[in-house]
Amino acid sequence: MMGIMGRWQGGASERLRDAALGLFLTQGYDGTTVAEIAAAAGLTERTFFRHFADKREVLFVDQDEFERVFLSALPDDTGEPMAMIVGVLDGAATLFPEERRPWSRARRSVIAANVALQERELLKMSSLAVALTRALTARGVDAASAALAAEAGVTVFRTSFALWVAEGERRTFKEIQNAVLARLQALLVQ
Amino acid sequence: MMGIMGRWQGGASERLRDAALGLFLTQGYDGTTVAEIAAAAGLTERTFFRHFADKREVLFVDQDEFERVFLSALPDDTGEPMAMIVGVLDGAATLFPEERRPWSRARRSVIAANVALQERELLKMSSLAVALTRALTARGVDAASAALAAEAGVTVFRTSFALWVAEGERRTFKEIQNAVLARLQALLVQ
DNA sequence: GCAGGTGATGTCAGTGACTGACATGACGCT
DNA sequence: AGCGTCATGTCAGTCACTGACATCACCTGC
Repeated sequence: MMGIMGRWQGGASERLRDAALGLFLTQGYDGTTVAEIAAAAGLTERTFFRHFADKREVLFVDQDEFERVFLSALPDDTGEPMAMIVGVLDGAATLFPEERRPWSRARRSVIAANVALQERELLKMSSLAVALTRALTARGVDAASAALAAEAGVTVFRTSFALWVAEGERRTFKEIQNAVLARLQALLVQ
Repeated sequence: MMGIMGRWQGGASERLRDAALGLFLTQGYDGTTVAEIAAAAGLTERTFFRHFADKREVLFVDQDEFERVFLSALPDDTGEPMAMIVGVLDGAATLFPEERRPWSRARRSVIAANVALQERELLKMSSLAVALTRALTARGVDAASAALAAEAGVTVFRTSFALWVAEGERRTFKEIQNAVLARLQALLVQ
């Protein structure tokens, strides 16, 4: 078999990720030590840190996947910056089907309860904006417009996501995102 | 004398803040321990943590002051959300006179060299957006519009600040900010 | 002045995140 | 069977951060 697996069972990263989320949900983030997570996954603390740069990162591995999908949704043809961002947002909407909503809500509850985790989430959003900015400038958009368009796009995405995971919300991610974008445009025109 | 002073010399917070910035500039953030900072200020590590919640916070005490000024610049009369945000931005511009630019650049260089510090800066910006959102909703703006207007305002501010501290930049903060706001509006209208 | 209160600081012991160095054991290849 | 590779285990160490308690300057009431 492939050498990517763990010493005995394989899938060490996934086991650590699942164990961490479970413990965070029951004991809270601060009430859980890395040693506990590792033990729950049948591994040692040192191995945890070989898979994740730090304790927080175990909740954000998917986020890096998002960034790739976001960028791949960026159309190759150069057009108006904001039109390209809208294309990216449409692509991003496919990342959040209805089935994912419960899991996103659980994750959200853990992050909402801890400032350090919110900090990390902001960093991921920021790095997404930076990547988008780079991609836009690579397509000929001037630096200032690229940065603003990227920031606006991330703002729309983040706001939409917050609404999507809110209790009682029933609209699809795409519907929410379209409404949020329209509202932002209306606000700025006035 | 007032009991706010340190055991012997007084001004413990300021001494710690200055010692920290100096050491960070010469040795880098990671290369400086809290014990070193405290010793340079003639204090102990424990006292450092009585003045600052954590090592990073020593670079962000002013940021909390910003938040107060931002909010105080918010006009009392209710109007269009974005018009109120523009009022806040005009008030914020007074916080960055020309004399402050060199100091801001030094600080910026420390933060730019360390991801953990960028994370904290993002958190401060986010908490500013949250505070603005609350202030807008308290003035009758609906939640979604308030959040978007606040986010847009913070984006304009942050982008403007980045340009203002860039090497070679000569325009005033206010000039830059007006240009950035106009460009964001133009981008979204298209 | 003198005793007591207050607030900032010092001291000390401890926890937990994170790291470097080295050992070990499973697996694939030859 | 022998060998190299790679994930993991082990161990020692640093450093951020915290709780508990002692100390010392200063202020207040008497």
